[in-house]
Amino acid sequence: MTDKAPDPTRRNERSRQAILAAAIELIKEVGYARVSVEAIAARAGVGKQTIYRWWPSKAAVVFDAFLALNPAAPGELPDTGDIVADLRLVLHATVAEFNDPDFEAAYRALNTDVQDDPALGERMREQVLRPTLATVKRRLAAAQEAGQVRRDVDLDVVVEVLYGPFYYRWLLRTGELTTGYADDVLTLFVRALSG
Amino acid sequence: MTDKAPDPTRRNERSRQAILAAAIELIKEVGYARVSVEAIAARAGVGKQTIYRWWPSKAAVVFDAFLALNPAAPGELPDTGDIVADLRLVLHATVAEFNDPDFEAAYRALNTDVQDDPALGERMREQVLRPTLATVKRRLAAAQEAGQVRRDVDLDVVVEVLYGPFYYRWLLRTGELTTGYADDVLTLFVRALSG
Amino acid sequence: MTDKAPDPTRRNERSRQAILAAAIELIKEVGYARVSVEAIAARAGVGKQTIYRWWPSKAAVVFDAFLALNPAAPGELPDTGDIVADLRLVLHATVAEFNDPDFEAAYRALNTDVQDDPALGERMREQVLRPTLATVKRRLAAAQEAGQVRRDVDLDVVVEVLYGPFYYRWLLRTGELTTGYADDVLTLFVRALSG
Amino acid sequence: MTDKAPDPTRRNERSRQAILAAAIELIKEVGYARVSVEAIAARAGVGKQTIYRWWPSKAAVVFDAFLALNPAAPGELPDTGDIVADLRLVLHATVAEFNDPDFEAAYRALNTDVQDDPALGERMREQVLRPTLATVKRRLAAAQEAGQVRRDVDLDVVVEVLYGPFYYRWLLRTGELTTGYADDVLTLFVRALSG
DNA sequence: GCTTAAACGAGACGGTACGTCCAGTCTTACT
DNA sequence: AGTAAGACTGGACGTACCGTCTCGTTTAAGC
Repeated sequence: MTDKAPDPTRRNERSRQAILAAAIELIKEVGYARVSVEAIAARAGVGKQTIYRWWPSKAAVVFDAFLALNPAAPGELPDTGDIVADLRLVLHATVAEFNDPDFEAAYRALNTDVQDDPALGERMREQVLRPTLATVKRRLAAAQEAGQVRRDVDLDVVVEVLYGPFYYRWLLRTGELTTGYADDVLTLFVRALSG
Repeated sequence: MTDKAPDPTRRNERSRQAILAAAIELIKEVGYARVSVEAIAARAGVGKQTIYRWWPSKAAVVFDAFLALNPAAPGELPDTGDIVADLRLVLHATVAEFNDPDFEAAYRALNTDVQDDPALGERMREQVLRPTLATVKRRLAAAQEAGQVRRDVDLDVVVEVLYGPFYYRWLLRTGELTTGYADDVLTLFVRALSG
Repeated sequence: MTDKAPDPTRRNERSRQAILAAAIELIKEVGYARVSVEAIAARAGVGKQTIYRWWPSKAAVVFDAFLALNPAAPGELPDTGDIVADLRLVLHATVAEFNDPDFEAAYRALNTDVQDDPALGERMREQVLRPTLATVKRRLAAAQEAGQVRRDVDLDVVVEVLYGPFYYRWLLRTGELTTGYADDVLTLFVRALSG
Repeated sequence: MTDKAPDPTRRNERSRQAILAAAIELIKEVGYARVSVEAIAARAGVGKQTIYRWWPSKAAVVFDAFLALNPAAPGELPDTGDIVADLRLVLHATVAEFNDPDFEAAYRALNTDVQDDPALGERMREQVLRPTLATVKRRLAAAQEAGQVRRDVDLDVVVEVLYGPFYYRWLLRTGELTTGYADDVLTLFVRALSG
């Protein structure tokens, strides 16, 4: 008694794109809480069943919509030899990303859903957070080798200490997420890791 | 055509308590996303209108339920003269709080709602985040006076840098929120502020 | 564990009327097969739940709509002493009724539903067919007493033999249901019962 | 722009049989109202398109399924010279037929559809009702010639008067369709036509 | 016997309606 | 006047089928 999974080779790519685009649009227009599967289907010109056939929930659609915006796996950070300059570069890029309307709409929605959907949370950590933090961690390890970063620190904690303030400000909206804020955080961060 | 505001002096305190308690219970039992106003009313033995009369939304009920669990405004941090020891005390208390099931249920629910309700977000920042961070900030200012903390830092950013990693780990569930984690974060934090 | 039956004293009579009227209208406009509960609710300006609260199915709504058109229980046939004249009167009335657009729409719908809903069939026989045939049967019994109708016949069969041809022609649409047809049937019928 | 009619010579007879058989089976199992084209296709091991290629609707499938059960056109009634005996024979055969589960399932379904499908109604009257009644009518005409049946009657009405009570009882389920009932009806019928 | 066009099984598609749940409002009877 | 109860309109849920539309894969006619 199998689960009657649909055949992915027969999937209509045009519909898939339309659904992901419609999801992002609607989140931006009316706010995630007021987006319904019905509205996404209508906007995408698609039957509801086509959504339910391929995604288990609205949250899963949003996750894929988010991934579609971030196609590039982060790969590797640049290594100019200057750890501060290199980190500043990523952080500024992160700030820009978080201020992009499409990214913001999708990622806020994702962060909401994650609160009530453990499976989605796991996917987000595996596919979004971990890869990003891992590249930063690798760059920091290289800096450690180069003697620019002290060795008595747990780099897993260190990367959370670096990104935590960004997510804090962005999720709790305690202020604007600016490059100035990034620089302030980075200054403190670097000092904590030096000598 | 007045707004027909209800008269708070005639409010039934027993009902109010039952509603807040029912809200917390249900969030713990079925998860916030599956809690309905109808279920809260039924569990509390209360008419739905009694909820809508006193709260504008389910989110507002949860906010009050959360406040009812945290009645004490934080007041002032102890000042033993040792800034590290004093901060360790608050952070350990914070960790304990975030691991309390009632607190956790209500606060996670609140953090979810905040994503789609700007007014609630403002209330949360004003009544929950700001008071807490303000006491830490005052203690840090005292430490600055005492020469234990460098003067070239923006204390508003500093407190976000301290709390950010906690919220990051708790909201994104990247790991357990332990006193060990608190100590690790604190060690880095203190070093960033020294000298 | 009771069935959570709604309280009929709190029922909104205006909604009930609107639903029954909308049902009849829609059947006439688009044909019974194309009438949906959703359309009835929309036409009546009513939530779907209000229909499902009070009726178990579309068929039950149609049954009530039909009853609302035929409020008068048939009571008693006239007895002028002339059984043929008296029967002609009822049959002509029946022909007129079956040719009334509202009656026809509702009664055809009812006769369709009855084919797949045994409970509804029972209600229809009890509340519609039986009362009508019973009055005719009583009039025939009186005629038997008066010696106008032979005694060696089963009057239950006799009334079916009288009405059968009408339903046959009407349900199977083998021809117009006219007073002429009624008179032809009656002539044969009377001869079968005489002497 | 031709109509792209399929080529009947290439039709798969095995599929056709499987579809008609599946239709009858499903009607018997779950009731006509709950039979879907999808279910027929699945049961018959056939693609949905194969049904839609050859039949315009579920009703048309059922009609063909019904015809497949009644392959023999009625031909001619026996003429033993005794009109009553000859009619009794046909009526008893009719009663037996209406009590056959396959026939009943298919014919009830057909009678339901006929209520909302004028074209199907026409086909049913032409191919089912008319041929049957025509043979009875011819036998009655012969009896008229032989002086066994009075001449001042419209034989078209007469045959409806004979069959009406059967359909009435069967469609409205006012009682069992038995040979006893047939005999009662026949007794009345014959008397109406004599002398 | 090989080619090729059709019918075929399978099933995804855009839709409509189902019957249920809940939101937020309104009404009634009780305290 | 506030309350418990619960009916109301409305809208979204997730499911079942509709009838249409591809997809390969038989299969049978005509070369």
